[in-house]
Amino acid sequence: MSKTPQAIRGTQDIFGAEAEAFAHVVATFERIRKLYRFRRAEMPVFEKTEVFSRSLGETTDVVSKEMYSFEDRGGESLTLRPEFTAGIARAFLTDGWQQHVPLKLATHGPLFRYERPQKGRYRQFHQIDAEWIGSAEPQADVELLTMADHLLKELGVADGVTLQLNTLGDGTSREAWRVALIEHFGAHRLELSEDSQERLERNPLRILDSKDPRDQAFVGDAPKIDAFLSAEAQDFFAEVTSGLDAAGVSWTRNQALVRGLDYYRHTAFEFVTDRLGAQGTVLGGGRYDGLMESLGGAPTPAVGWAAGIERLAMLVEMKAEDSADCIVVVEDDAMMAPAFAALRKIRGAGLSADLMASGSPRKRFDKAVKSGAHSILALSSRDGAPDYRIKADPAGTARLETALGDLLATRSGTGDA
RNA sequence: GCGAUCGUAGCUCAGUUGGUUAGAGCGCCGGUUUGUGGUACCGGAGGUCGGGGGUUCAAGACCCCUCGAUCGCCCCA
Repeated sequence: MSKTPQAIRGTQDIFGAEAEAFAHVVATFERIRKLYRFRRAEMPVFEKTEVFSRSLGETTDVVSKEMYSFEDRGGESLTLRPEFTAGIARAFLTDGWQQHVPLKLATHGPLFRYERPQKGRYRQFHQIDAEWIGSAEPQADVELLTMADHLLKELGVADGVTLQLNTLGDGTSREAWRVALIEHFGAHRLELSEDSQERLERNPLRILDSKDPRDQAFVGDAPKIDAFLSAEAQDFFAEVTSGLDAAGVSWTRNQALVRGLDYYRHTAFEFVTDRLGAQGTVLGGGRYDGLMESLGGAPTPAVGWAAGIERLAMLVEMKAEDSADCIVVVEDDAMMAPAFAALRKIRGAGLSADLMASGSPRKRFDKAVKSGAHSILALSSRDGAPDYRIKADPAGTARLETALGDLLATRSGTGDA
């Protein structure tokens, strides 16, 4: 006997009530996405590595140390998708989806990131995703955020979740702000945390949401993006916020909210909860007007968001799996054939049904009762003649008898559920 | 990549300062009781104590390494 191989670190096998919660999140997303007229898309789970390295930015953590990359047999570097947006952008460019612009897309599936697993964070994880490509208007941002808000409310997880909103301005606003931040924090370089001294080089915006008290001393009087916004960028953000107010979506401004990936411009947002430990972000996204160009396409404005299915599933009220509408108990193995016939009829009538026909015949009925089945059909023999009994409430008994028709004629008793 | 805690039957766990054949509950299998039924009782299967090395007369307990889990940091959904 050889040893059983272990599952890969950071992967999960989802089962039972957890799997039901997972499926519930996906089903709810599918329903809402149709309400908002987003079209389904499916992309490959792996792409040429450059799809991600060019669009996310070489210096981002995702690209520099978290990608699952490998060479295929032809020696080409491929990568398991760490996010959806880059792959969607590639498909948009290579498949001629420009003709559908403005294009509203929805997808969901597995993503891969080589990270240390912890609560609500896995190496293979799953997201739902919505993108609106080819619309430069703030109405796209408003609609997308309204849909996200709607989804969270439908899932019943909106309590304790707040929408934090910020703008990063257009390209020139963002760059001017970035320079000012480097200047501001650079003046205190040695007083910053080691992490932030590093951030100063790689991603100075990130210092703003540092948790280190040494950094927070300088965050308060750091330059604000508002001071660098062009008139157009200010107008854009104002239209987004007034649109949200009109749609009844509540939000709070968070000037320290930035995005980790290079392609974001203008609107940035996160729906945040305090119920998931260190993994507070439940849904996040923003506008990425610069992305298509980085992949060699024509400038194409776009907005999108993604949400972790595992994180949402953890917030959803755990629902137990449904118990069977009916369990058919075979108390005498001679009754196996009629049991199969009865099951087919019961299921044909739209009732979920299970068969209980193994183990000690005397204990089968008890096991059916214990399972919480709504009704039980017991098949046995009495003095050599077939016999059946139903245990259910009157309505359940009637439903069962209708389903069975004249299949079973001889019965000796009923009982209340 | 860094830190902390943890890893004993299918599941939840107990196992005293290292000391005989490693336990319980639940679940599973079989039987008895009950007999129209979610009861009670009896019995059974199932563990290389995550893996490897070391200390010791003796290790599930102590030390080292390794794998994994959990919770943080970094980063992110």
